[in-house]
Amino acid sequence: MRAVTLADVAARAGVSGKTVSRVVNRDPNVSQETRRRIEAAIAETGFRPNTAARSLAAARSYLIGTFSPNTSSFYHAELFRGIMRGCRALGYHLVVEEVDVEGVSGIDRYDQGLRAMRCDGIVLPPPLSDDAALLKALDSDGVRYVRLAPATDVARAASIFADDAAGVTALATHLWAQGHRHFGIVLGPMDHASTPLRRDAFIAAVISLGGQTADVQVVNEPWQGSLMITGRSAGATLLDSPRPPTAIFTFNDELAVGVMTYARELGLDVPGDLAVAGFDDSDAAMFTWPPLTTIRQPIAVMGERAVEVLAAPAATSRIDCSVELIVRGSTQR
Amino acid sequence: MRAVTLADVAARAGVSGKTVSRVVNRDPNVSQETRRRIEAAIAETGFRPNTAARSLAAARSYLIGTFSPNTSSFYHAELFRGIMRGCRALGYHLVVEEVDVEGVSGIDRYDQGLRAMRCDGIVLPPPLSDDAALLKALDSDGVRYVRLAPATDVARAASIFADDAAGVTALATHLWAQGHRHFGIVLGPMDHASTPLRRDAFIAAVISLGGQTADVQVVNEPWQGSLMITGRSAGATLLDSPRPPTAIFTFNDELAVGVMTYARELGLDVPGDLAVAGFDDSDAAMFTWPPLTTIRQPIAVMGERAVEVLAAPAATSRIDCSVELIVRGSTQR
DNA sequence: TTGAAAGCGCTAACAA
DNA sequence: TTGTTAGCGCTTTCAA
Repeated sequence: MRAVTLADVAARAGVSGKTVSRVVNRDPNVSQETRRRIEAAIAETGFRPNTAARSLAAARSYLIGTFSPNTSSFYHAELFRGIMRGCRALGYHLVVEEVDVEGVSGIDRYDQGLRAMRCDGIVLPPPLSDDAALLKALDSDGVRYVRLAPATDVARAASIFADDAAGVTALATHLWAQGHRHFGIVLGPMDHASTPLRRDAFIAAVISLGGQTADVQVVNEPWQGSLMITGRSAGATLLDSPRPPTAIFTFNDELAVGVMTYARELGLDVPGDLAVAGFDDSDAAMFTWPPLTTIRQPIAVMGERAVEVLAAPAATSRIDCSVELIVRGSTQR
Repeated sequence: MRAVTLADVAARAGVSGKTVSRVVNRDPNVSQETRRRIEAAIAETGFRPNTAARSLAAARSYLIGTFSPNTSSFYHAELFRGIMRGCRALGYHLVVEEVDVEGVSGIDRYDQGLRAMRCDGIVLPPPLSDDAALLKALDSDGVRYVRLAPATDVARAASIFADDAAGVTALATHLWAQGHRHFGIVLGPMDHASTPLRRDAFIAAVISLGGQTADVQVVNEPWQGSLMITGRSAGATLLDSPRPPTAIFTFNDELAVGVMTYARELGLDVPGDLAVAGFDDSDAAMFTWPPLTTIRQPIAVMGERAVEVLAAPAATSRIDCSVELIVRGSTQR
């Protein structure tokens, strides 16, 4: 059986194809009566517009593209959910391309994958939001894109930020109030803009509280295959050092879980001997023991906003979202 | 600047458009020399075939569709990765639609979302692989699909299975050998085919080892918002019961993490007082304390196979994958 | 408010 | 091995 086309509907409703097209595309210039007849014909025939034909004629794909890392992370999963919601709300479909976390090949994956789909917009999660080669390719293709938490050349295109510094400052203040004077920081990927940003905000806060740069030990642990494993290894680096910190702040919750695992292996009591805090408020944070102090950012909402920015005809340049310190047992003694 | 079209390439290479099309589509019936000239012209012009035009003319979308649950789960995340890999390897692009775990609305989301994209194939993860309304819609649209771990009407279309029963039997045997005689099972979603399958396999194994049905307490905990929270609650149901089990087997690792959390709250020693085992071998399994005994299934590989099945011209009816029992500290005393 | 005509850029089917 | 001719099903543009 042949698929129902727009022409079939037109014939049935006794109007031109163009008028049917107007109804389908919500063009206001159609009379009540005509619209009613056409809608009836659409319902009776079960007509579904052919997306490929629409794309070809209108030169738009109705597609939003994004990249997904090849490794589990609450942040990316949650962001992805927000993007899906945004697409659904705005009538787009979402195409995804996998990228490797190490040796990220954003540009290759775009070139050989997403590019062919001619997406109407692309959402760039970190660290891809700072991938110069990729940005250049997108610009040269004239593709619209939104960047999440970029660090470089921030005015280049629309971006979405969380106020990391505010959250980190609140955390440092809380830890200081708990009596901690010697801190450890477990960094995230260095190509992720939030990594130096959170580090610097933490150190600045410690200094403004009366401490010194030397009171903060920073660890940049190489990737070990999973966030928790990497975190465990970073915990070892800090806790086996000559002068171990009494409070450790990690780039995300998964790393914190790893740190807590190592602390347990050493027989340390959290929070008695060691305070641990993460970032993101993933559901894992509620299931460490004790529950993890963390900084919550509205990740899914940021994903939705990203799609809204792409859908909006006028270019929005920058959206800022606020974060919140969630204090739990892992830092409260 | 106008985009480069196939006709431009044809003009430049001094051949017909159809011949360029042949080169692009890897048709073998093109002479070495002609192919070389055309490839050169493609490279020089930077020609990119227009996917919408190809789709329209060839009546295929080059798209694989799938559904993603609105909740974190290692299984789904890993499966998704496998599907992405499969798509990339076979020249497809992946379109995703979000579905709610509770009040699953697979058919609505298909009808209002994916359907319009006319995917060349659809991968149905559980529990959607048993969604009768969705299957019917797909059949009536004539869309090819693969089902993962379906339970009902298994011969209806291509399916991919893991040998759950073998893994569960190995686990029951291991627990029995450790001296356990009284077991708890935390079920997964009841619309997920593997749920009754694993339960029944476990009970059958216990009976064949010399136990009885009454030795296995089964808990079907309602969804509490996250797998770990649900698991904690299920753990409470089992461990606060009049005759608590000494070994608990959960539908997946996240639920096991929840059970272990509750056991810790009770002051129980794992594995001394209580053995806990999960399913999937997620990376969380390595980061519970003690590390979690679990059953590994090749999830990502199953996702890749799913795409291969869709891409294959001849219909494959059934693929079986084997599972493996991974014994760790949570069940070894 | 509605319609007619001309493509959008590619591929299928056929012919040479 | 290569070329020609029709479309694929929709939207755009322009006219009525």
